[in-house]
Amino acid sequence: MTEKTNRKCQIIEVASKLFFEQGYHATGIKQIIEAADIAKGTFYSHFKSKEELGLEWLECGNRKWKTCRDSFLEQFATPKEKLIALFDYQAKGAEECSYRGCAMLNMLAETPELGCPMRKAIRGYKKGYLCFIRELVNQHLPDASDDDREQRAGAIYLLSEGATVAAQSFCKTGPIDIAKVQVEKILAE
Amino acid sequence: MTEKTNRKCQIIEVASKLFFEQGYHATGIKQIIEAADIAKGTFYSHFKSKEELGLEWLECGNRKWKTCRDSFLEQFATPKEKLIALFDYQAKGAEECSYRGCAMLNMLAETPELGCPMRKAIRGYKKGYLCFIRELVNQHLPDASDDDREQRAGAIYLLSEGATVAAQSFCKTGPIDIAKVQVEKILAE
Amino acid sequence: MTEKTNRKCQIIEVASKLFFEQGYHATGIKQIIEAADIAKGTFYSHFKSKEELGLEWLECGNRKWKTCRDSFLEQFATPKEKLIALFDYQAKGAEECSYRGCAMLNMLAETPELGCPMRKAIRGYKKGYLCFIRELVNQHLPDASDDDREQRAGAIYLLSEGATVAAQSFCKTGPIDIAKVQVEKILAE
Amino acid sequence: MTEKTNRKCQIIEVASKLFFEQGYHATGIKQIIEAADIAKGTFYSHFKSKEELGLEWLECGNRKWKTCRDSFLEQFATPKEKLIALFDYQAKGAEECSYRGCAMLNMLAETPELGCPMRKAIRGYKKGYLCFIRELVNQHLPDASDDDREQRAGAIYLLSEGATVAAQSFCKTGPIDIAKVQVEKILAE
DNA sequence: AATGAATGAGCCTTCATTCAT
DNA sequence: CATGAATGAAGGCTCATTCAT
Repeated sequence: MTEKTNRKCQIIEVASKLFFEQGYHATGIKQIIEAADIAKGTFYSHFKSKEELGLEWLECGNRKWKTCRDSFLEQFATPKEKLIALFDYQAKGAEECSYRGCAMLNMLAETPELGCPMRKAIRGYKKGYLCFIRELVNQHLPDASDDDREQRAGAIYLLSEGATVAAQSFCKTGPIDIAKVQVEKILAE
Repeated sequence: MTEKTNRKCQIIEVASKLFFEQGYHATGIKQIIEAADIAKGTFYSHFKSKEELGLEWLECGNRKWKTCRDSFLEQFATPKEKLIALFDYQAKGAEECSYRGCAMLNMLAETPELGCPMRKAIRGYKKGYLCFIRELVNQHLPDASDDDREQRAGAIYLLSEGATVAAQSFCKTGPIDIAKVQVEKILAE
Repeated sequence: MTEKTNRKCQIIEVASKLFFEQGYHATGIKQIIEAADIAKGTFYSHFKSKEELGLEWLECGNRKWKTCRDSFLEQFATPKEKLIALFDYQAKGAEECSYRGCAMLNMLAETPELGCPMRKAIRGYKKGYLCFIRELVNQHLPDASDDDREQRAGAIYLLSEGATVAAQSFCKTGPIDIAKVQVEKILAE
Repeated sequence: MTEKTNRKCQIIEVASKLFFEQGYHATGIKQIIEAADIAKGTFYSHFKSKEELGLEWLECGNRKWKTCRDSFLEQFATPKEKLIALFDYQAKGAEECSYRGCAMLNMLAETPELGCPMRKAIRGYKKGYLCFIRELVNQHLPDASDDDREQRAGAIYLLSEGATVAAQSFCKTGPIDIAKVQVEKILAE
């Protein structure tokens, strides 16, 4: 929380907004520094390159998203309720960001090189999300077989991802409602 | 089928490969005309702009994808079998394109403006895909209620989209297998 | 001599002046295009990169220099006279260019990477100059041993190069006069 | 010999290596301070500007070069032997620095402005080198005429400079051997 | 002394598009 | 229809230097 950290965070915040709203490639350094009201050299004293900023954006965004999500889910008591409420949280987010989708999936689309740092990072974050769902499923069905739980967790994860991009495609939360209903079925069986 | 059409198609074909492999923004007109071995002016006599080429790419790509898909599904007799085989087809495609995902979802990520032609087009193609699934579900469950069928079709659609982006995220077909198993359950109930 | 050639040549001419007067690194593309009164894109439609222009500059400069030199030496009858007059030509050039030295040696100083295209090119041009001197020496002393002729040609070449950089160092033609006198001795023996 | 002096010398040493290896313009302040492991401000508390560092580099380099040279020549008894051995010293240096040439001549190439401090300094150092040669020639030929001695000294100086840039051009010591042989002739007559 | 964040002009290069031929 | 030269704004990034701490 030193001053240096603050300035860097401010740049990340400004860039996050622009990257998310316009896309990574479509957002230029010039636009970022103008929005952050700093000089070009200042930017490059904080970040080695645009890619580094991109990576920090994703990491920072993931951290914040998890914090908000967990905070939202605190009001729900059981794992089952939490898993279902996850889709309410998703619907809320989709609306709030004008159906811009998921920052990571969007970045994935702009990043074709298979082994690059960006894709590695995204894979890590997505794996983390899957684990989060798996853990809740495990808590909800402690006596089910591993395979069964893995299948259910995977399906819920896929419904969540599918709902994200479908909401983005159609600019409405309808798909997320469908996903929520399906998740209720998956957890009821 | 005139010469003009052939030439235009050739450009679209070349551009399709590049757009899909590298992304829309990351692919320049220069690269396209060099790969197609034509002059700049020739390109602009066939396409008003890069965006127009992008739109034709999506349309052409969607048409081809549907043709291939339907051809692949012909070998399966029942709607249920077709719906399940759809995920085998998806897995094959994911591997073949090195997990580059869906051209339309990728384009969506690069296209933030809500009402632009690109997004309208993508919405149309995605709606078409959902309809295709809905129709098969209707055939499979002619006696189910509208709501029930709509829910099942929607869930299958979401699993398909989710499997696409998950396979892209993790560079493996595992998520598609999960989706396939889940679809079998949805159609068995 | 098409229009295209003319335009490219014009750029090379403008750049030659600037590169020679200011140095290669110290001359920016912006300055070149402003002096040539063309747009940036135009420049890059003629040259792949600044380095390519640099290479063409050296090649073009070498060609022109040889032409002028040979034209100047035509008035002299014997190989010996030509070799001596070479230093008058050099003195004239040194004065005319305000003792800026040799474009190639200057470029060499700005190009440390041993195997790069620039150094290869420069080595070729310098080898050509040495050969030119050697041939005249051979004509002058047809009966001398190979070793002897090689030594004399080499020494004359070194005196020429030394005179160039010394004139550049001291901003006067004195060193070239010294070299000329020494060459006369070398050829008289 | 205070701490300050040491720190300054350390910067000069680090910069010397980089300037010589990469060229003056091609070496940035950032690279120098990183290699010297100091802060930007520290650099500018020791040097008014990059140019000042450049000037100190040349001066320091000249001083060191003379010391090494004189130390090397101590083992030789007569002025004639010293003058000839000078070219062995030169060959050794050319090899050791990967044929990067003479720091001063390289700097000259990057410094077109005729009256600037850098050129004045270089002129001084080169004049010093010529004087050093002249003195040895005078000792070797105390009875020759002034003109004769001046011509011989000048020729040896030119052969030395020519050998330097030729070795740099061709990345071999051959030219220095040629120069040495020629110097032997000049001193034998 | 020493620090390193900040500056903003400048670097080389690519962009999508136009238009005279 | 086809050509490819021309445009100039924008791309990501580095430069030498200053200055408050």
